[in-house]
Amino acid sequence: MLALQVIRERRQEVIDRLKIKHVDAAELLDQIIRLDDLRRESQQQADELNARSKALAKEIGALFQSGKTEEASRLKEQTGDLKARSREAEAAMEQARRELDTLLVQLPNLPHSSVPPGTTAADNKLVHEEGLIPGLPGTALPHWDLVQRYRIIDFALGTRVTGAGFPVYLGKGARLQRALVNYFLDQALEAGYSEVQPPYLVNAASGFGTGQLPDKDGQMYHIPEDDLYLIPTAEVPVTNLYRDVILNPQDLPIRHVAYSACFRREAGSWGKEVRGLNRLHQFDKVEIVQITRPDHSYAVLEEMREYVAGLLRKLRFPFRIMKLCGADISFASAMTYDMEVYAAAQKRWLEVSSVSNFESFQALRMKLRIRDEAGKMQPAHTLNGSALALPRIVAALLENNQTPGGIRIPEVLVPYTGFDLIS
RNA sequence: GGAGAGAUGGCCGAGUGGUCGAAGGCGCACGCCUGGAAAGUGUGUAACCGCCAAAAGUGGUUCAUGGGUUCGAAUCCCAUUCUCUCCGCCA
Repeated sequence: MLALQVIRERRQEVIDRLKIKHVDAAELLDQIIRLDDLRRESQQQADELNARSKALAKEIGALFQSGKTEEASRLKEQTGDLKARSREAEAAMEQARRELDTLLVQLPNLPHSSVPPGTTAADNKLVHEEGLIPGLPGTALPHWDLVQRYRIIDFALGTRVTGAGFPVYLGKGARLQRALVNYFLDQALEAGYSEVQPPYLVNAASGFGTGQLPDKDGQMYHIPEDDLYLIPTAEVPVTNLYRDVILNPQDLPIRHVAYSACFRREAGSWGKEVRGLNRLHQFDKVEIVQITRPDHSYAVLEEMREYVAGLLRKLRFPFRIMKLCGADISFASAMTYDMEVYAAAQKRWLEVSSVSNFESFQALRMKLRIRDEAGKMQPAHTLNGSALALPRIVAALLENNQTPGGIRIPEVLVPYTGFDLIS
């Protein structure tokens, strides 16, 4: 959510910045400002009427207590009209506020001034690339064939039990999952993140706080009976740990890491590019979340990006970092880096992490504030990143490390898997 | 799932119709005291929304949430949510 003050005082700048995200906000902003004017006007009326009612009630009370009942009764007659008018003003104020809120939450976050313009993902800017792309023989197999050959992941079984997009991990495939999760958690712990195990179902207020609701509700699984949502990422429950919280400067930065299963409906995004592990309805992910002072968030974004790059380096992946352009950046984000690894058999770059700074966008939605040294309130900044999402890491790991004798496990993982070869 | 009790400020806790945004305590901040500290002592200590260029000031809202009764509600009534206790069920 954008601050009303920003909308009112820097209307043209907001319009210009949102154009980078291909959103024409001019009309919406005008409606918002008009509703805010209306809200203020109604509030002034209501405040004044309430002040009079309160004064009158006090007077009547005093009269009753001194026994002047008939005088009190006379004053009482005035209250009815006052009350009716105050109710009217309050109702008008409430309605304006509600309408204002529904419009406010439709506005995306402003992209950072360094976000490149662009119309498709092809306009994302390459900011870093490292590692050697392995040359595989012509007999190299994509991961969906490898997992069958070594019987480590079974998509058909998942289809029987649940449906498409819910694979079953078997034997060394299951152990590899567990090893990756533990490795990622341990790495984050070492880097100073504190571990959290969040709920996998969240209420609507949480979905709203991080920006999934109201507009992206079709992407989350919803349980109508209890009005709960399956989390699409641990970002949602972990960031919402701090909903309605006022932090002191010495609490910051807050750094959390959480493993969770993630659930995504992925409505309307199936095609041949999403075979095998490339896109799933349920997958595992380790997520890092930070809450910072506003003036630190971009330094922290770089730090998080470097942390994720370090993981990819240790796992010996060829990878690249893309700075997302206006067309590809998400609704809530001000700046996002995507981390992609090269899957040598598919000959494709696969996104395995997305690291974002939301600035105050989520904090304003969830009333996450900092009371600074001078006692002033300001919204915190929130950031998060995948560190890492498993399925595409597994896909690239299997493809890149295949040999005639089996799939070699990266050295750093061997203490976690307990084996160094899948054969 | 059944029965009962409860929800008050950062925390504990008083408050059953009026002058209560709320006693008292703890915590915290600042001052005094001290060589320094502790103890003692004094003062202060919520958020949100208006008005005002802003500060000061000032009006309003908020005692779980939403409604209701009343001139007036933390206090009475109803609904919802959550917590606790007992019973049932259960990994």
